[in-house]
Amino acid sequence: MRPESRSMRDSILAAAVQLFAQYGYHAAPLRDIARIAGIQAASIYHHYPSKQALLVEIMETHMQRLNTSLEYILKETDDPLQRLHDAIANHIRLHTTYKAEFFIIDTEMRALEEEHRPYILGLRDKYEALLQELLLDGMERDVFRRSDVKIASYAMIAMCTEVATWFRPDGRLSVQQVITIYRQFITEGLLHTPEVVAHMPDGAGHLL
Amino acid sequence: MRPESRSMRDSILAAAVQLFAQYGYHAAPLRDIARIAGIQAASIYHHYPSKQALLVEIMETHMQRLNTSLEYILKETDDPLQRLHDAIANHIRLHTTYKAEFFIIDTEMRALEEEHRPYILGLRDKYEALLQELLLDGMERDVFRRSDVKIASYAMIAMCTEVATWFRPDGRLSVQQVITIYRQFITEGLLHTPEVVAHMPDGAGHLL
DNA sequence: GTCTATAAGAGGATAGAC
DNA sequence: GTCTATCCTCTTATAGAC
Repeated sequence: MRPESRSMRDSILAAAVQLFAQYGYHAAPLRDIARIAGIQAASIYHHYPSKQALLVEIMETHMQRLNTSLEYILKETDDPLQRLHDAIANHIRLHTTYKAEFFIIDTEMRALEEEHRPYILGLRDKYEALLQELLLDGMERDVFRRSDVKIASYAMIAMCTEVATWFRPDGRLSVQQVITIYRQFITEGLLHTPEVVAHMPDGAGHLL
Repeated sequence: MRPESRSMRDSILAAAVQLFAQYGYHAAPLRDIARIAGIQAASIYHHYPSKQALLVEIMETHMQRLNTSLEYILKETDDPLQRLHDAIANHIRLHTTYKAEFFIIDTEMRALEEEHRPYILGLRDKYEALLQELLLDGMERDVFRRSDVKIASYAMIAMCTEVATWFRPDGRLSVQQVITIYRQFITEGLLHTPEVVAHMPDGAGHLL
C-alpha cells in the first residue's frame, strides 16, 4: 500500500475505534467516522469495502497481538509462576495501551456478521487455550492449586479484561500498580496467608 | 395495572430481553419484539412510551434486585467471610437465573440515553459501594488481607458477572459447583496454600 | 483519492379507525 | 387494547464527475 493512502486508511480506522468504543458499532454512523477522519462518508469505501470491515480489522489486529505476545511468553519462559506473572502483566498492559480497541472486542462480538464471527471467535478461543495450557502445566507441576482450569481461565480473563473499562492513564493508579495488585489477588486471593512463620521452630524463612 | 394488560406488558418485556441480549439494543428492531410478543409494533406504544423505556425498565428492575439482596446479606450477617461467601453465591445465582437481563446490563450501558444513564449508573455504583463496604470491614477486622478495596471489588464483580456470558443450565457444571469454584478462587487464589500443618509441633489443626 | 448526489431500505414513532 | 397505514428520519452503500 502506498504511503499517501496508508495515512488516510489509518485515520479512518482510528476514527472508527473511537466511535465504536464510545457509542457502539450500530450507533456509530459512518458519516461521523468520516467527519473525524476529515473526509466524506463515500470516500471511506475507497479504503474499506464496508463498515463491517472496519470492525473485523480492529478485532483481528488486536486479538492477534494478544495471542502472539502470550505465545512468546510460553515459548521463552518455563517457570509456571513467572509465566503467570508475565501473562497477567502482558494482558493488562495491552488492555490499557489499546483500551478502546479491546473494549470493542469485549462488547461488540454480537455485531460481527455470521461470515466473520467464527474467525474472530477462533482467535479468542486460541487465547483461552494458551492460558489454559499455562494453568494446567502449573497445576501438574504442583505450583498452582488443582482446580477447574477452564473456570480459572475465564475468571482471570474477565477480571484482567475489564481493566480496559475503568482504567484512566491519569487516574489514581499507574499500570504497574494495577498489575501488581491483580497479580497478588490472582495468586493469593483475598484471605490472609496463614502466619506460618510464628509456628516454625527457628522463626526463620519468611514466605513472602 | 389491570391483569389483562399486565400479561401483554410482560410479554413485550420478555421479548425485548431476548432480542436485546441476542442482537444488542440498537440491532433489535421493535417490529421483531412485537412479533415475538404476538402483536403489531404500534401496539407496544400502548404499554411503553418508547424503545428506550424497555431498556431502562430491564436494567432498573434487575439492578435493584441485586442491590436489595446484597443489602439483606450485609444486614443479616456479621462474619466477614460468611458475608463474602453469601455475596459471591448471591451474585452468581442472580446472574445465572437472569442471565439475559444481566448480560444486557453488562453490555448495553452505552445505549442508555443521557436522561436515564445517571440513574442506572447510580444503582451500579451503589452495588459497588456495598461490596466495598463488605471488603473494607473484612480487612479492618483482619479477616481479609489488606489490599486495594476498589480494585478488589472491580475484579470480583467482573469475574462473577461474566458467568452470565458462558453459563449454560445444561452445561458441565451446576450453579452450585460454579459458586464453589469461584469462592475458592477469590478467597485463596491460584497458588497452593503453604503446607503449614507439616511444620507444626503436634501436626494437629487443619486450617481448612 | 475525494467529491456530490442519490439510491434503497430500515428504523422508531404517530394518527386514527375499530 | 390492538389494528392498519403512514410519516419522517437516518443509514449504508453506489454511481459517476473531477
